[in-house]
Amino acid sequence: MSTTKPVHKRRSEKSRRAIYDAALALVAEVGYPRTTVEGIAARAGVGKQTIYRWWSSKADVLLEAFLDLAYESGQDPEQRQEQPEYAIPDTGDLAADLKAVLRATVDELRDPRFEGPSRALAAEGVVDEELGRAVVAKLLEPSLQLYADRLRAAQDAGEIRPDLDPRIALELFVSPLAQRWLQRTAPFSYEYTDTLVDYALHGLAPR
Amino acid sequence: MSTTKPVHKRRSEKSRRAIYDAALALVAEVGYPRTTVEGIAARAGVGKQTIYRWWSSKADVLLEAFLDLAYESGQDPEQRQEQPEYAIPDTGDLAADLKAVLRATVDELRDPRFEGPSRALAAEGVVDEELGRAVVAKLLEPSLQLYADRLRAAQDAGEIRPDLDPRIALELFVSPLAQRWLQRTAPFSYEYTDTLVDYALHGLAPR
DNA sequence: ACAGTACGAGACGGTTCGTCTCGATGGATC
DNA sequence: GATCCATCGAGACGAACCGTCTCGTACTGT
Repeated sequence: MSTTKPVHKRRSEKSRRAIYDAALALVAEVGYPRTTVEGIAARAGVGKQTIYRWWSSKADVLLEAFLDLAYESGQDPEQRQEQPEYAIPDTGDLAADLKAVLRATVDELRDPRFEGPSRALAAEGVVDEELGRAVVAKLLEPSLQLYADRLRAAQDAGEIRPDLDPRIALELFVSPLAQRWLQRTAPFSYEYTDTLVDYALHGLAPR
Repeated sequence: MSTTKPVHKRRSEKSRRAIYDAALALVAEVGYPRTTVEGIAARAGVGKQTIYRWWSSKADVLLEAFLDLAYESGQDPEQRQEQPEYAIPDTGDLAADLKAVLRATVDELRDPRFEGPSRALAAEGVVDEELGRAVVAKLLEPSLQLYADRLRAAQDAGEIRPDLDPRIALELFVSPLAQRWLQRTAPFSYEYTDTLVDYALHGLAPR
């Protein structure tokens, strides 16, 4: 956990939580574009200055609120990273393990509590480079590392080719799923993720 | 071309062009979030009502302006689709053809004239489903179909497995590139796109 | 020549922005 | 327990944009 709370001792924990709750609720109810700082403040029963004092933008508030939500839900990627029980399972069958995790990801991305904020943060990150790097580093990167770890183990077990770069290899199935979700290029389903794993593992060329 | 111009005969072509130019220039200069309808109107020397009369939103204006830019540049995906000379080349060497096209895509995504508007439209589409579907249908889809066509030809030539769905197979190399660009998860380069093609064609598993 | 519509310009009320200023509150220190 | 002082809730403030509306003008097709 290291040092996560030495900030300011006079800071009101109650207000912080109320702001997180209000931000997430508003994004879920009226969508990100119609969520305003004023609205968050009013709903949280807080002065606007209290928000501007601790966060730099609407997106910044939402990023922290979402990280908090993920942490509370025990779904925080960073938590997974630090607590080995959240690593991708290794049953010895790489294909089955990947399919299971990707199916779980499909479920998670469909969870209405996560969908709104996730889309908002991803969208803002596409245009705002600084926020984008923060979103990738804090939300995406830890999860990606779990895939890299699992692929590394698969290399040791001879399940995939030893000369591959795991950080690139994982993109063959993670990125298509991400794009279908972000851009809605096509529906994503269990069947789809299973197919992706098969295609990625065995390649497009005849063998 | 079919019916693309019967709209309203009294519509001012000069204003339409001025609005496109102003929108693209402002997005390039101050970024999408700080680009306003008022700003576009002022820069184009046009009344606000003229914009609201023909378009429903800032994003809508930018989408049409960008499509126009792409068309003018002879880079319009729809144009490629209709004019066979823009199809993905088929030299009989699938890997080489894909690598060449992906390298060209890297160049295109780095073109400063395209980067700002592309990011803005992609970002808006992530959050606004209606616009997202329009962006995918008008900008992305035509290009994707070219990949599908090339993969279909590769199947006929025995270069890739006949049981694959080309629409899914193409995602193995297109989506990773898209994600690196959209989310900046890692730098994208010629070396990277070449690697993607190799990984996708030959798969991750040993053979 | 005429009629009608889109045009440029900008006024309008409404919303949200980010800053600033109140007096109140409530931990930290002695 | 008294004192201190940063943070607190509240909201006033001017600025920026929103989307609508209303002018008088200019163009376009008949």
